[in-house]
Amino acid sequence: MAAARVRSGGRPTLEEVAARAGVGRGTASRVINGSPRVSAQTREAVEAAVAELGYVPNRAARALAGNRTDAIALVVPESETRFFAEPYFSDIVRGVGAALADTEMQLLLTLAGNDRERRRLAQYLTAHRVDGVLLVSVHADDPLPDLLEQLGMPSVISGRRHAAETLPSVDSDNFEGARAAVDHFISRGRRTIATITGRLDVYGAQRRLDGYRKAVASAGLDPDERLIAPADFSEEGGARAMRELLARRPDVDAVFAASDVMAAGARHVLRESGRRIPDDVALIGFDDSAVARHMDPPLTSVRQPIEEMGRVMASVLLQEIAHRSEGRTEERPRIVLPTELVVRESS
Amino acid sequence: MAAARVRSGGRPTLEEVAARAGVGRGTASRVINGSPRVSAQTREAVEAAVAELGYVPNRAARALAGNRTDAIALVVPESETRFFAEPYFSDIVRGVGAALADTEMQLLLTLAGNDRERRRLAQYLTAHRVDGVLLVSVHADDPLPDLLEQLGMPSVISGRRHAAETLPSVDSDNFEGARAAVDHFISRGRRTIATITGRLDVYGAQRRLDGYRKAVASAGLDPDERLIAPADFSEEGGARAMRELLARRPDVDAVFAASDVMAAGARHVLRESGRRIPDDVALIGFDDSAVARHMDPPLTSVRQPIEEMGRVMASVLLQEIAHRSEGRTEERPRIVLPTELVVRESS
DNA sequence: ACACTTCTTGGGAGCGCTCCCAACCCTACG
DNA sequence: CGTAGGGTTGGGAGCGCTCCCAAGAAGTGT
Repeated sequence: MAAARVRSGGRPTLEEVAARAGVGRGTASRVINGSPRVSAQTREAVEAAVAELGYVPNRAARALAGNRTDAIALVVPESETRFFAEPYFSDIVRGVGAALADTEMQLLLTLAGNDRERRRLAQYLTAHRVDGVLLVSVHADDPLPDLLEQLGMPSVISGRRHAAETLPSVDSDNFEGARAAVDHFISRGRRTIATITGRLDVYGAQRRLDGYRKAVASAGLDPDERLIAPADFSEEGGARAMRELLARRPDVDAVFAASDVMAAGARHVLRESGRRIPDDVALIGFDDSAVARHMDPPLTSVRQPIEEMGRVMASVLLQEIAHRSEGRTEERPRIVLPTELVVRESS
Repeated sequence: MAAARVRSGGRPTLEEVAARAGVGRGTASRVINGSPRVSAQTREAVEAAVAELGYVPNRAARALAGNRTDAIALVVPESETRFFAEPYFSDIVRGVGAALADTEMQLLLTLAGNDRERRRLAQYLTAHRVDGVLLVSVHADDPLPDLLEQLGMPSVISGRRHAAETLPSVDSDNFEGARAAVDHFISRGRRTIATITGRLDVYGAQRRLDGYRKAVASAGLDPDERLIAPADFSEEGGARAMRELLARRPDVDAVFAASDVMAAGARHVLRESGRRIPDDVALIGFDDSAVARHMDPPLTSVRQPIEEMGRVMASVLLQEIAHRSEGRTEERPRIVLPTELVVRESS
């Protein structure tokens, strides 16, 4: 074995596999890449040679000759700290990883929290070091998506930047999630239902508000604008919004917060004001994060299928890449995954 | 610009840069790789051409020609869940990232929690898809380190597998950390000092126990073996060990737990038994994790410089890789970073 | 002025693979 | 029996780069 290794000068090459199988290089390549234009007999011979030699294709050579990299990037415009802190990302990574598990595709995790990293990243992508890009947690004014589109780089975005998103996207059903939350309040007899919104320049936050409005209107409730308090997804913002709400409509009996973290802020203020949850005011959040489960009382929340979003994003991207190289184009799938209301004690 | 791009058929190549600068391909290559054997004048011309053309070297071609990949792997033998849950890993990643920041080196994060992933990983590494490997959180019986050594793959391990670690390693000073904890107890008048150990087949856990023993002996205290309770780094294990300790030596007045999580378990049991912390029993943990800061009372703990460990590991690995390709070898650095006692209310 | 160095430089060879064309085989059909 | 057409096959060309050798330029000592 050692001798053979020395003789062949290291790892076996395609050429060696071909020689061993008694075929030409081209044929061996065809077998390894699963081309159908090979006879069964030849295929077997090559496969045997591959097994005996323990052949593994040289990635660099493949990339160079085939003008691809077999790698995709998951671009996260956050610092390491946030990346590790938010369970959202770990779920996405898990989903993406699952979708890629039996693929040759390699996942590159690229965090770009500061400007320096973002510049490096842009260079990376323009240099075509990956075959495609998964974009998560994109801010509305991020130039990256447009850059990618311009470059013709296959990309998939989680969520959307706006209603007319041009990139293929995978989103959860924010509208229906919000509506379900409000309907749940209504079915339990709540009548003065307020909402605390996220930053409305984030499309998802807008949709949650739309869902709230729709549900309120459908139920024939009073669509009082004073029941809508804008915030910014932060705990402090949630608290502030809740205070406004209480000042404007002290008779509020239910609050739908567009994130669990904001719900936590709201809870704090409600407690301070002497109101009991859910007896006096019912509360629902969004995300179904760890925060929701550990809140006191446990928070009813709208769950997004984040891991599945990761899985779907990856498979959409793989398709995009395949289509692109086949010349096909212009499909731009937009996938919306269902959300689910997880009922706990707060409502 | 667009016309030029079309004419050159895509991204500029080295050849094009060379032509533009009026030099040969070899010379251009030398400039780009920072070889000193180039005249200042030529260097400038090439650098100008690079800037004008926006040249970025093709990684695949480099890898193929140079027989390297410019990538290293951080191998974590854990599932995504644990990887994201433990702040340890995020600190390591941050440190490694910092050390690699102004390098061309790319970091590949490879989680290998289950057997399937481990097999894929082994294949990956044998196929020389990376220039080097960083190993963290290695279990004592993991075959990977030996495999890597056999392959001659540059590697650095965090911690050690045993006293006679053969791989280059970066560890924190577990011995001194433990000793400092116990000395702190002693300086505050504690006399019946117990310890809850981690899994003793983990070298670091063994060293912490050694440090405890040494400190106890140096102080001339009674080295009662009943004051040593083995556990497994888990919260439940810490609780169990604490119960044993209390049963054997109800007069214990200080406990050094070899991890914060075990300290949390111990705290629980101490409370149940009606003992106050630190009044009746003082408590110290290890890791200085978030758990320590948020415990009630805040836990005194031995801090390991984890981010720095990551940084050092990366730079040691880069050196190993450089040495390897220069033919130099056999240095096997073993670096031990100092730990630090962070005193809070529990002691 | 001549023989040597030392410094620079150009470009051939080759890394391992995919793409693709031409050659080959066999079968089917007129 | 000749030929067209389909299925297979071999291997040349070339991807963009690094390595390295040989050759030219410039400088040194005698």
